[in-house]
Amino acid sequence: MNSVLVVDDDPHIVRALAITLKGQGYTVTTAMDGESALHAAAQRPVNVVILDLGLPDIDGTTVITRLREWSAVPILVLSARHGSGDKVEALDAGADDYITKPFGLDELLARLRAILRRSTESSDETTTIETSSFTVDLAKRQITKSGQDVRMTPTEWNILDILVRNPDKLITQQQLLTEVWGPAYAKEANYLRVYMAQLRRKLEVEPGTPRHFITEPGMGYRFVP
Amino acid sequence: MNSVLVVDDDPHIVRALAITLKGQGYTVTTAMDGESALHAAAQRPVNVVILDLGLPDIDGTTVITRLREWSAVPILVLSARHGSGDKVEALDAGADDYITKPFGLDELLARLRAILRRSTESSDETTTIETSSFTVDLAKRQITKSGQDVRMTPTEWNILDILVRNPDKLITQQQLLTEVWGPAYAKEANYLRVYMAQLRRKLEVEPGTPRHFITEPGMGYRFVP
DNA sequence: CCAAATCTTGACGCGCTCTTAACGTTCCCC
DNA sequence: GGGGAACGTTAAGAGCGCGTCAAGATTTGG
Repeated sequence: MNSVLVVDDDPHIVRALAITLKGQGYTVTTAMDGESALHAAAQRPVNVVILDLGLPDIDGTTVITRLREWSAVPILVLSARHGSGDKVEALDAGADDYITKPFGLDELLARLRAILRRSTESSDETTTIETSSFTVDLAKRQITKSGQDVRMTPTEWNILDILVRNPDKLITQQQLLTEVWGPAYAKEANYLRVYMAQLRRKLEVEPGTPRHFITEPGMGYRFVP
Repeated sequence: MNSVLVVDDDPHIVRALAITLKGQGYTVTTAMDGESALHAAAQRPVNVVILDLGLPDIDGTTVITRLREWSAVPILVLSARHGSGDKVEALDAGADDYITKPFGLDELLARLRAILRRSTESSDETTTIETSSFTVDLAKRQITKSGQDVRMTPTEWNILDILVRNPDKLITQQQLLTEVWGPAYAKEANYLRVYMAQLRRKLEVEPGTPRHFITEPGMGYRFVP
């Protein structure tokens, strides 16, 4: 199920979009201004953001820029302005598409499908990752270790999810912290140490000498199947 | 360098687009109808296709569908028709964006940049550098030497990163020092000597007579693959 | 409203990395 | 051939980052 964050200061538009999108099977969260939009995006990751440029608090382009500092989520911009300058500015700031009001709902939905199609095809569809000591089913959110199911807390799962989706790749501490706790926690490396210890205790055969969750001192962590 | 395939039956538009795109640094190939467009796309892979819907031989949506049977290349559609039905049809067939004529050139270029940004960030952009004795994977932050992984400290990695991203190019000591340690350390050439020795000990076959990390006396260092 | 689970926060010891200095070597210029 | 500058090498102390544990705060679930 795809999740959408709708950002607009006009309650009517928000409501209309939310109803339409839910009717299409999307999960919808909403925000009325830039600050709460950024907060919402950090709080719960979404598959796509629909963003109105004319927000009461922050300039729309600034919202895009600040979102792009830590997230690669696709952004579809709505705007009442037809000027090409605004379009260029928003697109170059990191937006993926731009529709001018008034727009047709069917066009919006089609562009949404186009964006989501591309963003989901690039992410791997392999849902199960196996190692010598445990198995992770990303779709079912299920972990098995020597026949036994292993329970994970939400935070534990978030970390595991990121690491396992990027096998052999070094994930920096900043990446993990911003993706799991939000950009404000980018320096709280303590949290990582605590939770990496938890993950190892639950998944590694020998938590003291980890074989799958490798620490790269000073840099971050790496998952090796 | 990014390559673009421009497909339109109007010679003026093709010519104008080709000139503009080449001016922006793109490599441009052109086609005047659907069949030759499909042929050209198969002949030489491109990074993005700009496709006019009103072609003389095949319907534009059909071109998209047939292209999508084997290629995931991003498609930007141009069309004179403003009807939302056409847009939905083209986007659902597999197009990534849709602009109606007449369009602003700066908007077209901005949308092109947006499409390319997304497509290049998902596909790994030649992130591996190979030499006769070791391999560096910049995305994974992984170094392999004769089958064995080589660990690097943060400082070591920073230096290696800069050198490897600029093959054959001379990097001055000041550049390295300011980028790794900060501008205040621009005169601490000692640090460089210590860390270059570390890099060579870890990566060179014969650290005494380096073949990849060359010292340019009085100037700086050079990485030669 | 209570209990359990989960998250946050702080403290401590250990190992590794960075820094720094001293010494040996090479190369170039006089 | 001699002197000096730049570079390479090595080693040791200081400091930081990591793993670990535990207790308080917060949220969740019944």
